[in-house]
Amino acid sequence: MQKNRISMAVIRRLPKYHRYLKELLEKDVKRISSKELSEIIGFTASQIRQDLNNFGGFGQQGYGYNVEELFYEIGKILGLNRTYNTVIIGAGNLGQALANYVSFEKFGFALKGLFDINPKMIGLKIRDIEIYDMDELEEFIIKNNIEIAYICTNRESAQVTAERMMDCNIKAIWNFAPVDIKVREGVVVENVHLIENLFTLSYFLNNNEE
Amino acid sequence: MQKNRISMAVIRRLPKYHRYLKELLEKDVKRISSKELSEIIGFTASQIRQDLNNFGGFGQQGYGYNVEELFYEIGKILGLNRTYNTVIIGAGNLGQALANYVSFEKFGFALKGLFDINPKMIGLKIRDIEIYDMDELEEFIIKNNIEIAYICTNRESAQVTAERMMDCNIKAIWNFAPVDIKVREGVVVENVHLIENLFTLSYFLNNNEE
DNA sequence: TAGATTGTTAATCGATTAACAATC
DNA sequence: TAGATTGTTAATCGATTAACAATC
Repeated sequence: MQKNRISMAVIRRLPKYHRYLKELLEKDVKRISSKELSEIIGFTASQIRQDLNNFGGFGQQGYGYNVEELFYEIGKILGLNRTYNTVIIGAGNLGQALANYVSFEKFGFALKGLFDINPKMIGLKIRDIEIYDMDELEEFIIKNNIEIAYICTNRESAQVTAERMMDCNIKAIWNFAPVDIKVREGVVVENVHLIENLFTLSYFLNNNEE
Repeated sequence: MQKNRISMAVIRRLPKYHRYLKELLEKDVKRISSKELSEIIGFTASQIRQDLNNFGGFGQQGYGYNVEELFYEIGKILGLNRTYNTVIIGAGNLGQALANYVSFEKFGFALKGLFDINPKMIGLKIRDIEIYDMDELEEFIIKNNIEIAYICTNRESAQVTAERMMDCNIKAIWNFAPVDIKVREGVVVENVHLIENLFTLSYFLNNNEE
């Protein structure tokens, strides 16, 4: 699909382009130059042009970029032109919070079920989405064609649950447990460690010499 | 305090060292070489030694690093040797989830209050911590010596709330609203955009060649 | 056409890795 | 002492920035 291998740094900037372009679109901005975009997004104009040209020439000399087209193209690169079936493992506070994130749904990530081991939670619903017993996990994943799982369990259960889901050919794991999930070839993972962010903030709070 | 300027890349790896060292400590491991640590953490031994030497020579030739000492030193660098008073703005799903993260408390981030505009929520408590009216924000921050605020509002309210708190000399903002908060000189910010993570995951789910 | 701005190559900068002398 | 492993310098690699010809 794309020429060479795109660097991680570029990929991680794409969602930010996507978000800012969406805002521009909402403000009815029709076109934008790399220089203008640079001023609102905070990357250099040169970097913006380099980033975009990894995926093709979306701009036009003398004109700039069409906001709507660029927004659409970046969405497509990110895989937002289709839908994904997802589940949440662990219906505690964080699991429930994620289940209520309607913006995930809007972008095509359709939550099909939550899973928990706590008998008191099983059968309850969040936004019409049921909480199931962990015993039903494998069957549910296969039956509902689940591609992505958000892991919101404790540290101990995270890897074993991931293994169970990989046995059912889950394709992606979004992990919030405080451990780095190891995945098999062909499976992708994003480990989100909120506390690492908080610690970084704490570092800069204490080392804020300019 | 430290010699030169430490790069962002190094700072962002520190919390990961901290986490893995804590695990080693719990397993009663007394010492570790950069090579051994490399194998469990996934950075090169060379990088580990380079990273650590930004802050001082914590190791010993022929021996390696003392796990307990290194854990303590990295904690100190991250500012975990003292406590911080914090508040949460927005007591919705995410705000409540963060309020229930006991691990933040354990590392010294003491939640003093939540704030919301919804009259139905005001006065309620989460883990003994009260939800206050946004009208009381300024007074509370000053009176309780709040240094860090977690912003869990919607996109529209995030920046204005940040301004109000910066007027009260808040020092750090941990923002979860889908916008990049702009801060004044002397104030630090971490913008956490969960959806950017999900989009990155989606990208790799679709571009997982080889 | 003239002006603007891209796409792309080249230059620079910074971060990672390799190598090895110092030393426990 | 001999072996192991750090701290640190030098080499390499990769990412960002600058420059400019191409072209709308």
